[in-house]
Amino acid sequence: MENIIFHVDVNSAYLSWNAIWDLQHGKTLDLRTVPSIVGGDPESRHGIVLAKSIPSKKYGIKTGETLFSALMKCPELKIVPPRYSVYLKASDAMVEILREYSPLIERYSIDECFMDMSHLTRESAVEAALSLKNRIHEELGFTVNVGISTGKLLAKMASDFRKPDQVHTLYQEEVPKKMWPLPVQDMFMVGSRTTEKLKKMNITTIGDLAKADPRFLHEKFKKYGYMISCYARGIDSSTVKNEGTVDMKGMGNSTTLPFDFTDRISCHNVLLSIGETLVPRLREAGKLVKTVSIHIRSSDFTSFSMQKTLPFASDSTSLLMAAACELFDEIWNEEPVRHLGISFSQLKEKDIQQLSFFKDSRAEKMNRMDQVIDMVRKNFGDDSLIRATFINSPVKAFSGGVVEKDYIFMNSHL
DNA sequence: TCTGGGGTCCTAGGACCC
DNA sequence: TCTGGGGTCCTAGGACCC
Repeated sequence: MENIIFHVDVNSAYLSWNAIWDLQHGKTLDLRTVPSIVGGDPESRHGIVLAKSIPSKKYGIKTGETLFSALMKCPELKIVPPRYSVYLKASDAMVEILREYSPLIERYSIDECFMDMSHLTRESAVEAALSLKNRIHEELGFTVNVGISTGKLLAKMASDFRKPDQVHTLYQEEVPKKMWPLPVQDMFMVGSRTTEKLKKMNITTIGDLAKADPRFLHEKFKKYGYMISCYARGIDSSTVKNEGTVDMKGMGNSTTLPFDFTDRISCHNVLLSIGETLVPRLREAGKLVKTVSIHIRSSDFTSFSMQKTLPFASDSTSLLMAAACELFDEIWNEEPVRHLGISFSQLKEKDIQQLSFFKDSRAEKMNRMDQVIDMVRKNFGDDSLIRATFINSPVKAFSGGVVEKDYIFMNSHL
């Protein structure tokens, strides 16, 4: 029996979810029917297009471009801010429906899932896909594309065909006809850099890539070259991984500053504010960190990073933030700073830590303090307890991560 | 291309060990 | 002081994804 895999992809996810939320809260305009985008706040230099409606595609608006540029293309463009907590709820509601069709579901991102549907035949698979697509539309109000194949890669490529609200198949024997004529940049894992390099080798379609000598591609792109060669021929052996079986390799937060910072202390404060959202996330996940790294982007857009491996794994806010600030002092070249980030890697499980760590009474006290702070903030809100350094400071006490508190009210079925 | 934020994996070079 | 090879870990940067 062959495997049957679905890839479910929400059409213009952020935009559709914003549109539904608006409709449920008394607005009469459906954002999906007009040129509209979900975008950041240009005032704080977060102004790029995160998602676009189908009508806005006609103006050539692309995800990732600046709001300024998008407005040049379409002056009447409607711009709405992201509502991350709404997206999380919408995503959960969709997965609940998907679970009625299969116990084996992999959430690939907030708006994409793989489903193992191997209990079905090819014919009944299409029926099931139509059924779940229509149920999501009727019960939740947004549309999805469903891609069907015998593996994840081809299912994902299939869901990317004509949109919205479609079911497509892409079985191995359909690859030459349905996938090979597409431009090579439509291939999963072929981004802009690789597209440019491939163009110089006269490879412009996925078919060209499939027909190129895998040894040649390996020579040029190493392991990655061999991988995209396989992908172009429809070869991929990955399996659907159930939730909870994938462990987190690292976590990080970063933020673009509202203006370029030129002094050390303000940068340290930004790092602290990032830590105030990042380290509690780490503790929530029950992990300890071995390696701390920081990332700096200068006003001229060049970036630097530096990492350091601690002598022991930790989840203490003050200890990890001290490490981040030290790294900053070591790497910063006095250039104006546009963007700052911290990330943690080499995560360890908390329950297998060295018990001797707690024999250090200072460490134990700091650990207890972190726990109390987490608890107070959880019960009384993040702003109930902030670092003294942020009082009367232009730097926000918390940076990065998903800001949920503005959107705690969600009624109806989403 | 005046370009957000959260992730993953790969590579190449160096340190250090046997 | 120079010469090897293999293994592991660390580090900085770069590619890709959503």
